[in-house]
Amino acid sequence: MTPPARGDHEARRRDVSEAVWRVLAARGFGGLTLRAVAAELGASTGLLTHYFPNKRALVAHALDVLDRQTADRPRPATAESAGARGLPVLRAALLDILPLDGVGTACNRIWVGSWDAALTDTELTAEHAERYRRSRRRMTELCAEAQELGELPADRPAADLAALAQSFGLGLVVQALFAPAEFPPERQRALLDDFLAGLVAGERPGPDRG
Amino acid sequence: MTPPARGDHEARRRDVSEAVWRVLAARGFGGLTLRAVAAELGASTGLLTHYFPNKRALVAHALDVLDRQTADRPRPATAESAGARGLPVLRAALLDILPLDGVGTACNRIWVGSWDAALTDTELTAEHAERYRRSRRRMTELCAEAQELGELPADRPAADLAALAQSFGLGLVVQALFAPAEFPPERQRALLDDFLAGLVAGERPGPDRG
DNA sequence: GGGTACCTACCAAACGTTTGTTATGTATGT
DNA sequence: ACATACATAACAAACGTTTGGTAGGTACCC
Repeated sequence: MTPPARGDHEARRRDVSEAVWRVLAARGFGGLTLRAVAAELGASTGLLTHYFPNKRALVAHALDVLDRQTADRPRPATAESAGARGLPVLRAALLDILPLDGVGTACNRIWVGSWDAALTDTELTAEHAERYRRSRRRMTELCAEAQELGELPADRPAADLAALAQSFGLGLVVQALFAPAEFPPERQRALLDDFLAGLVAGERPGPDRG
Repeated sequence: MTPPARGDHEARRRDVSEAVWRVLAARGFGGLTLRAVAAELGASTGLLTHYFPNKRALVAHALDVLDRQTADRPRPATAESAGARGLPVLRAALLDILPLDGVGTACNRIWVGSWDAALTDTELTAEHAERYRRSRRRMTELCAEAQELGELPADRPAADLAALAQSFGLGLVVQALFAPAEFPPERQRALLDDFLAGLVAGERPGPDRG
């Protein structure tokens, strides 16, 4: 029982957050209790309150770390397209979102599960909105790049193309979580390519009056 | 305080469900308690237990009624396209999903909020999966119809087009809920039309290696 | 070097509240 | 009289949080 070397306060907080993720992935936000987290960690609830002032802070930190880690982790699809520009990078970014393996499924399950609380709690709403706004901004850059390269039609704002892409990605995540058998990884990839083909080909028709 | 005429047992259960919806829309599933529902109804928890054996049944019934009502209600966009076939009907079906007004926003907030519990609870998972499967099947019919009419390319299975459409719809709902200012009704409609333009134009390129 | 003081890191237990559920009582229509 | 339709009140369980205490490390003084 070596006490985890003095001074690694932040590391211990990450340990706690990982326990939170495990509980979250297994039982959802409705089943997230301090006792469950403590048990998952093999510790007491006193430990949790030692590192976090209250439950809200505990959850907020866990989500924050998960978000940051998801953004920073070596993403296979993105890595594969390293150095590339435009459309392939957009494709890679979307691929890295989808629940194509166990880890991706668990993460997405947590995020989808967080939406209930996030739509209720004002602070969480702001944090989530900011997260998706940031993601959309990044995709907007990629779309603009693809437009410059002539890979995407330039008759629509890049921001709209990004909103289309993120909508598609989020929605596919939800459907895949609920019906994994109908949305195996190959099909998710195929659907993504179908969607991108539409983006590429989709010239907007002129305005027509009913 | 006239007691609500004898014999309308089912009507009273719907009253209860409406109170559940109101609490759900305001406080989410995390804030759904029997006491909150009773207060919203101006009654006691005893009333709730008189009509429902337990909380699970209460929630399940509320979601069930909401689902059925959503499917049966006079949907403005669908009504407008009455008698039409193919693409316009698909467009109408998607329009009727989006949070374009207060009611649509409240309903969608409830559904999105239900996903946490639905991904945890086995029975709820099955019910939700079935709901989205049914919706996809309906959209598949519409896509097939549009294909026959030559409005959509026939080189992809209608089921895939339907999965694309539903993904886009669900994802746009989520984004609009979190950032209503960035996704006002006009933009949601515009994005939907952009998406549909892509579906129409998107011919699949031949398979390519490496 | 030994004593004292003080810190961090935790555990175990308890606190008061809120939860879903159950039991009991009461009015009312038939 | 009898079932229905509730209110009221109590229930045990579970919740987030607080408290009191211990073990061990560090720092300083003598």
